[in-house]
Amino acid sequence: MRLSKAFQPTLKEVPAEAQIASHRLMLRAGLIRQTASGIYAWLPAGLRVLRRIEDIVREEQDAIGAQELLMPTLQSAELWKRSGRYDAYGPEMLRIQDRQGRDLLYGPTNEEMVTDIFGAAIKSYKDLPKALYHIQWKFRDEVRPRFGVMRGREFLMKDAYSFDVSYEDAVASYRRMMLSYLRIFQRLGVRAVPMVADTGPIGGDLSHEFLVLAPTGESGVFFDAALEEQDWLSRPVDCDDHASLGEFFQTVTGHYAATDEKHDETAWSEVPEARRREGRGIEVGHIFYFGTKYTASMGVEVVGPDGAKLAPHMGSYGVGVSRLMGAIIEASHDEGGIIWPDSVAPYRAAILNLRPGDEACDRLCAAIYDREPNNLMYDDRDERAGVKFNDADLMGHPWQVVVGPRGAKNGLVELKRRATGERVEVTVEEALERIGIV
RNA sequence: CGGGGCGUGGCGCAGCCUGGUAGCGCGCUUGUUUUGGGUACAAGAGGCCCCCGGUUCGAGUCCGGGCGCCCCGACCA
Repeated sequence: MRLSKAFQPTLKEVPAEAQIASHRLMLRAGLIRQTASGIYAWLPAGLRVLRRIEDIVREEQDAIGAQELLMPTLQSAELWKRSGRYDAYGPEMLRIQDRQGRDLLYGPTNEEMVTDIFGAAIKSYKDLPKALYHIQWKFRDEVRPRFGVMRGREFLMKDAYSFDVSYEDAVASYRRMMLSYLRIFQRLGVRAVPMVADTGPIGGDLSHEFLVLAPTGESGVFFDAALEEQDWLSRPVDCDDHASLGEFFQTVTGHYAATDEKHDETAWSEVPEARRREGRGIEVGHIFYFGTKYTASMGVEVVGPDGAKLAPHMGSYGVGVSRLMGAIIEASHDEGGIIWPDSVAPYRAAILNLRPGDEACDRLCAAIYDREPNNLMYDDRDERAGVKFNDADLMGHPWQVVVGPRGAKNGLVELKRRATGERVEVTVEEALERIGIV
């Protein structure tokens, strides 16, 4: 993309309404604009990041056998009356009526709908297990939206639902999902630590929330350093083998981790002092096992091996996709702006032409840009060098290729790594190679 | 939902107390200048001062009502 043609409105001054770094930077870098309290429009660069996060989530969900579908944002109230949640959900649910006076709601989550869809199609234990997920906009009429996309009223969530014949199988599904989540967050370039969470009225001990470590997090967190040292991407786990999943689960739950709400001083004191980590975290994922709560209440059954009907055991698993963008920025920025991890950056690199019109500069820039125009942001604007440096830092491209007349006449460009500030003078070919364009 | 605050060119703000021609910085346009970290000068464009009503000769300013937004707390991907 040529910046001179892009819709990338950056702000020099800090918008008054934004309090935390990620919100300020998302507005300043031209990723989002607010349209109403807690509701945001995603501008082109912001949308690109959203898509990249989604892609990683998809790959990792598909990898454990979950299948993507897409359920609507509007749901019939009838569905929720069947589970009993229509009355229970409260004022956070946005309720509307259509022209016939039928009650509808703008979905805050999809347990009822997915259970209904599942139940209408699956009738035998032989078809289990199944895991379905979708990435869809959710609406919750929050009492107090704040911090930009971190607590919006409309937000993008990946929600998955698992169906199993037995408790044991459901536990295996839960563990697969936990592994998938740990891999997702690691690939997104953030440290997310799983912590035991309240299961609410459902009971049981199978609920974990995943918190990204960031100083502006809403919850205090305490955990064993062993949890952030794990490399989940290289850890071999056989997702079809209950024993392998159990072993994996043991390494997660065998280490202390809790939010301030669940913090236990006694257990904490048993963690070796050198491994104790305290900080703040942003909740970006939450997984639950809740048994037959919805299948039973909604009358969804399959025929078991003995011919008797049984209600499948379910779990639900959420990732806050739009919130993650805020969380990633909270965890990765500096005075100058955003520092995108390579995996989610809207563009792989920015090319800064310090002297558009200079033959050598234009030629070298084109030599790079033409290789992958869709994934590079070419700053060809007629602006001062300082403006381009500042905007590139603000937008957080992982690499900056600085092309100025000084080096260009010798065929050299300057490659800057945003995260470290490290700069090296290299040839075009070398720059391409380092950026990862072959 | 309780408490606090704000609404004035695109953005950040002053003006309101004490009513009398709507201002500043940034941004934008044109020209000159500068050319490796938000250059400088000049000339311009751009405003139902959130909305409705009231008081007044006269309201951005005072009064009443509404709407919107932000912050702090109790709740949540």
